[in-house]
Amino acid sequence: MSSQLILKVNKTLKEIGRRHSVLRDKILEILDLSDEPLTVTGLLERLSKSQFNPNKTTVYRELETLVKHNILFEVDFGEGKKRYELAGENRHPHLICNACGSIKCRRLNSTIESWLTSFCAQNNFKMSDHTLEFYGVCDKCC
Amino acid sequence: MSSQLILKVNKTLKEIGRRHSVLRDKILEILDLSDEPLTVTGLLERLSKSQFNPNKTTVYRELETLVKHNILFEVDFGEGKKRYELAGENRHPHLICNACGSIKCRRLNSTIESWLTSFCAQNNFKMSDHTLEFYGVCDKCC
DNA sequence: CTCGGTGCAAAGTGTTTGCAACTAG
DNA sequence: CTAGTTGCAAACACTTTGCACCGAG
Repeated sequence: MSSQLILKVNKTLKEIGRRHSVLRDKILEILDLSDEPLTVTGLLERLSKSQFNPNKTTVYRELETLVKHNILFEVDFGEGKKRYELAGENRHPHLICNACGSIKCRRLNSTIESWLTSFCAQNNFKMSDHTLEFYGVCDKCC
Repeated sequence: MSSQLILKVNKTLKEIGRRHSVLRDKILEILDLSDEPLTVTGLLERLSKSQFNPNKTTVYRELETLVKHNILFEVDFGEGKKRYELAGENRHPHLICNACGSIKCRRLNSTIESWLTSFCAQNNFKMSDHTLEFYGVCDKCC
């Protein structure tokens, strides 16, 4: 995350009465540098490499706050644990490799996005969120 | 599930060396009658109403077997627990209501199905499975 | 000072494992 | 008999809660 984006997030948080926290900055920075959504364990490992050793509970609470204010997305690939990634404008699909475990983020094009919207409209369903995930074998794993 | 379908599943299981089990029949029957994927807890409650009181572990193991042999699909709506439903030919999306908690199963049309396939192909990704879930407010909840 | 941030221990919830007894085929 | 089925207790993994202390603003 550019420091610019960190500033923006901190401004948002300040408006809702949150104080500045170095740990939060670091969490956001790590998630920004990561090319895939991280689990709490993965996040703790990376924090540790940066000489941050926060309590697990603290991290859970920080993530909860960030998700609640739409700064992070919580994603779930059926692994029995949650993953977290920076929230862009919209949800995006992931390509999850069953061989090497890699997770690649992809963008939805407007065609499919409008299809998803109209699909819900046809069902009289007011969609507020959706998930679309692909499981298989990535290009590198042949 | 029609008794016909139960027979078909039992035939499949017999071929791979599984014995007949009344509990398994009942699990399949309950999942067939349910209009939404069930959690282990939900399944146990319904079994109990039918005078079946199996150990939780037994149910977990039975579900594991049925999923492994593609008789059931495991679905995950990010609730922190798995749900199970009878496997049709293909995966299908669900409409999950945040207000009343209802879950409705929907079919994918061939247009979107082929889009999903070509999307993966474009990314050199050999898709073997996918999930597509919608969260929002259902028609009954306005 | 006040209230949010943090740590620690314990509890909660869903799931899996180890082991022994049971039983369908 | 043999190997799949079942039960029970315990272990596991992930997450949440309660309580006390710290510290930014």
